[in-house]
Amino acid sequence: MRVTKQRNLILDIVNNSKNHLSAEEIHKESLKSIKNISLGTVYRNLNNLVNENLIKKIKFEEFDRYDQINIKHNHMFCTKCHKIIDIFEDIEISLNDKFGKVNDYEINFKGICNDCLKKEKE
Amino acid sequence: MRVTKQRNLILDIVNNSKNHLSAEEIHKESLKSIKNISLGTVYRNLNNLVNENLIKKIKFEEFDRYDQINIKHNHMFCTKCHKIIDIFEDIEISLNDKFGKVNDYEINFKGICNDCLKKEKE
DNA sequence: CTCCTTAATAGTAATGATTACTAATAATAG
DNA sequence: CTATTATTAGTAATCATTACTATTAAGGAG
Repeated sequence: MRVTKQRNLILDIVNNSKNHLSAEEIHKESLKSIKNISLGTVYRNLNNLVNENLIKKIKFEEFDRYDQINIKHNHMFCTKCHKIIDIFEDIEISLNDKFGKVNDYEINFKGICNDCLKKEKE
Repeated sequence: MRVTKQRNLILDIVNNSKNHLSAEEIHKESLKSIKNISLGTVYRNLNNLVNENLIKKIKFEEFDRYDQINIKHNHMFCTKCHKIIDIFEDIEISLNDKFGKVNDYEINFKGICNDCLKKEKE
């Protein structure tokens, strides 16, 4: 495995974003630094980074999004505006290893976000 | 909204399956009853049924799978054999409505299932 | 530092799950 | 039974993602 500037850039973009970027968005952002970086390179590196557990893939909508793993957190998906909201609150879950060796879990909430609730009232 | 035999059949197949079928698999199964039911019809009805909260869409892999909602349960995805396992154990989660109106949540576990663990030992 | 091996890249073509489109069909209200 | 129109079958189109290939560059050996 080689450390390339493309790989570093992509990891940097994911780690420094407050949003949950799609591959397309990450590509657009990375073009600002490397003028001819290709979309395929972005996808390949994102997959590699996910496999190395350096970032996470989020599957809510039609296309995948990517998220940093600095701080363990969960997500809420607003079914109205399709925004993904970070939930940093600690939620304990206890589960024995009855089903095999559980390595990870994620809790995906769905509902209407505060912004949309506000708009509904207006 | 009209009740068609295609719609009923598709809902039936999802509700009576122990597996988590893909649209393609549901189409294949439905062809046994309606010899010329089209894949588009299957997709359209699955989407309708999800919107009406009669079934659920599961997003783990490259393609979506569908699941019944009779009994509230969660899933574990085996990262080795890509099997989806039902977890019927009740898991309590308390969360205030700080983030908006939470309508639903799902807990997605990832790990190695018992079958794969067994194979590893051999 | 220079050369060499080969993994990674850019650019583009292909894939495949899902959606869109359209003429024909069938559900249901009157 | 008839008319209206939502739904369907069949097929074409879309689009996120992956595959392919000649070229480039990371980084180890000398």
